[in-house]
Amino acid sequence: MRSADGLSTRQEQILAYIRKFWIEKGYSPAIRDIQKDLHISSTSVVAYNLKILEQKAKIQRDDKISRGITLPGAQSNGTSLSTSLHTVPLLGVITAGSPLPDPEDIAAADAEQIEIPADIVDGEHMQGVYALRVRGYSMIDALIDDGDLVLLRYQPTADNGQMVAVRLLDDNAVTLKKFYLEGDRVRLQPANVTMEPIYTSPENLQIQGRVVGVIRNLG
Amino acid sequence: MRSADGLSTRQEQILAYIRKFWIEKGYSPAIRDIQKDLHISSTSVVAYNLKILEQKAKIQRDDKISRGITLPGAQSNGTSLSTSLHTVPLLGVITAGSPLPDPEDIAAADAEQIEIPADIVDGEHMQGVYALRVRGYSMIDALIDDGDLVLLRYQPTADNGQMVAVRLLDDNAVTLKKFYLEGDRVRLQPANVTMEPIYTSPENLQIQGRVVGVIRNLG
DNA sequence: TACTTGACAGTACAAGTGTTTGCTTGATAT
DNA sequence: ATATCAAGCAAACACTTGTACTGTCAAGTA
Repeated sequence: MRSADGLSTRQEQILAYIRKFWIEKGYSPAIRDIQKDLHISSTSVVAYNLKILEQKAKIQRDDKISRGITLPGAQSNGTSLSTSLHTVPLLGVITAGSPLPDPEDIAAADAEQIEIPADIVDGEHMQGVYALRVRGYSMIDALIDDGDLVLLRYQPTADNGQMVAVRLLDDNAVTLKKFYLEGDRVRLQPANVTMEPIYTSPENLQIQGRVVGVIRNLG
Repeated sequence: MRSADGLSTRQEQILAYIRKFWIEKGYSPAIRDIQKDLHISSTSVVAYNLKILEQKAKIQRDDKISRGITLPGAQSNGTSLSTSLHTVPLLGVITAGSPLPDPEDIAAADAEQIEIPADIVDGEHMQGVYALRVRGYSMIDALIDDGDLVLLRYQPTADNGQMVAVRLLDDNAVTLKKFYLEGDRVRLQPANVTMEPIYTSPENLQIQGRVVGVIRNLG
């Protein structure tokens, strides 16, 4: 069984797993992580398929480096004719509403590369830019609709009022909210007057990126 | 020496190094990476300071995991080739009162070309697609903000409720509105409760295209 | 049949990497 | 002076993890 990319089912699985793992944990899986969670009998099978994935430029690896798998991401397009085009990975779905304790959703979405206009993101800061598809209406007042594609850029901290994707460690859930540090707690504010904010401690959350763009298809 | 965060110079160095490493490589440094590059004599010193950094919530670590340091909210990146690309001309700004080039000028050489994600517009219907920069808040309730880029596909007619760019011949002005044919007159409805619709005759207006996408830069 | 080739299994090894233990040093307080 | 503690040092230790090697097996293919 081969996909459109010429990847075997197993390779697709591995690729999806790496992306999922990466979003959940913040670092890449080891070969044995892949092996165990995908119930593959041998590390060599994983290594074998990783090699193929690397040849097909689906992943990048640094030799001998533990957890050194990196996902293809932002890079300016080499086409000279086009002034500027960037590709970023579409890493999954983010619930804008109540955080869904269901990271499976992230893996479920077919990870793919999408292209974005150059002017939506400063070309010098393409590092760590990725996309998520929004589900829910909690950011409706921020003009982000259900089904919109949000572009995020990795950012270790957030300033008050910034719209960020945050992972709540307690719930192991990712959600899209506006960030406000209030004393020793954090308020995660939906942009929807009918919804209540979430309060949590700074230690309980991991900022996964800040929204730098929105793309909507009304086709 | 202590910084405002109560971190020692060495801790600041380590933190900066981790961030830099992460941006450059896409994964976190090992303790020995930090040790060598910062010329620290022992891994235990690094471990000691990492422990403090973790206590102060500057970093997060997963026990026993190689390169398992995460900054609050880490995402990776990499590189890949892009496959498809669509370019559309950015024909100008759409605001009440400003003229807009005819759609025939879409291929005009002097128009600024922008590139759009392949998935925002069906590739088979790229003909006659162009972009306009929105000025003003008349479509705010349709989640289109001032400064957004709207993608339009040329079409000479419209169905009720579609969002279109129309030229009012009387005023020689182009505006972005929702289209409703009501008997023998046309209602052009802004998506903003504070604004009144425009009524005009079908003869007085020329439909310039229909909105098929929205792109917003929040960078 | 005999020879390839892709895909996978099992195992072992070596390198990568986090952790621990014991030992200084210097500053500060008792 | 004596105790205490933060900070650093050095080496060893043990776990983690990438890689290599040897086989198996089914599906082509000359």
